[in-house]
Amino acid sequence: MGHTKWLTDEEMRTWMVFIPTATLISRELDQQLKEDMGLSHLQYEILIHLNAAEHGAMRMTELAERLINSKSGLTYQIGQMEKSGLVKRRPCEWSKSGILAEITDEGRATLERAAPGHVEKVREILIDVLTPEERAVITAGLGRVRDRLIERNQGETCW
Amino acid sequence: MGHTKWLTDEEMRTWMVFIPTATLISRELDQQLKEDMGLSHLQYEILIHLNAAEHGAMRMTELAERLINSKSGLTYQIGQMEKSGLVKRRPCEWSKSGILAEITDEGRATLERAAPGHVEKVREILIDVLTPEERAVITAGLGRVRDRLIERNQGETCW
DNA sequence: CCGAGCCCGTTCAAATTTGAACGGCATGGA
DNA sequence: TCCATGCCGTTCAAATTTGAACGGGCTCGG
Repeated sequence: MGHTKWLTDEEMRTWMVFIPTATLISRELDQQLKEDMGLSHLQYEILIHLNAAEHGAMRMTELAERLINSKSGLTYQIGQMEKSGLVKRRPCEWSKSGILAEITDEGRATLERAAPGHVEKVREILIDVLTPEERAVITAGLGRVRDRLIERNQGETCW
Repeated sequence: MGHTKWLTDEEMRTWMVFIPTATLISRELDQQLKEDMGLSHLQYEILIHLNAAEHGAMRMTELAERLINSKSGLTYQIGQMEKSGLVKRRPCEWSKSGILAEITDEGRATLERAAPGHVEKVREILIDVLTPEERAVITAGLGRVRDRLIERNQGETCW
C-alpha cells in the first residue's frame, strides 16, 4: 500500500486515449441515431438484442445484464419504447414472475431502417480508421479486458 | 446509396468488444472513485485538468471542451464541487466575460488522496491486462480515431 | 455612435440515470 | 407447514445530463 505504481508515459498515453475516444464515439453514435431515427443508442441496442434473441424476446433482467445497464434504467427505457410501439411486454410462460420484452413488427422495421446509417457511421468513425491488424489486436486485447471485468462482476447481484 | 457495406465478422467482433469494454471500464472507475472518495469520474477529471493547468485554473468553456462535456453540464458540476470546496470560481482578468474555475488546496489534497486508488484501478482493469505491444497498437489506432473525431467536430460551436 | 453577430457562462425544463426499497413469487430447510 | 432467503421487475426520489434559450459583454462594419 505504501507506494503507488504510477503509470509510465507510455501507459499514460494509452489511458489518456481510451476514455476520450470512447466518449467521442458514444456521443457521435447517439447523435446520429437520434437525428436519423429518434432513437437513443441504448434503445437501438435494445432493439438489436431483442431482434437477435429467439422469438424476438428476452427477460428484463437478462437484457439489462447484456446491455450492461441497471434494471431500473431498463424498465424506464422499455416503458418509453412501449409507448412508441417498438416493443411490448409479455408475461413469461415458464417463470411466473418473469416478464419478457418483445420486439414488435414496428420495432423490427425501425431497426431495419436505422441499421444502415448506424453501420455506416460505425465504419466511418472506427472500423475503417483502423487497419485489420490493429483491429485484431484491439479485439483480442480489449476482449480480455472485458472478460475480466465481466468475470469479476459475477458475484454481484446487479446495480 | 442503395447498398450498405455491412460489417464482416471480424469487423463486427471489434465493434462488439469496444463499446461494452468502454462501458464496463467507465462503470468500474466511477464506482471506485465514488466509494473511495465520493467523487464522480467527471469530478475527478475536472480536478485532474485543473491541477495540470497553469495556476490551477481554466476557463469554463475550454474545460468543457477538454472534458468532452456540455457547457451546462460543467456549470452544474462546478457548482457541486464549489459547494464541496474542491473548486472555486473566479472572474477572468483578461476577458471580462470569462470565468475561471480554479482548484482549491482542498481540491488538490483530495486529488492526491484519490489518485493512488484510481491509478491502481486503471492498472488492474486495463493497463496491466494488456501487453506493451497491444498498448502501443491501441494507442496509435484509437489515437487516430480520436483525432479524426475531434477534427470533424471543430466546426461545431458546442453542444 | 449604433446595431448585428459572436462568444461566454448560466438558467431552465425535460429526459434520463441511479440506487435503495418494495411487493410478488418460488425454493429450501426447520 | 412455515418462515427465511433470493430473484424478478417495478417504483420512487434524488442526482445528473441534455439542449434550447437567455443576458452580458465584445467587435466589427456602417
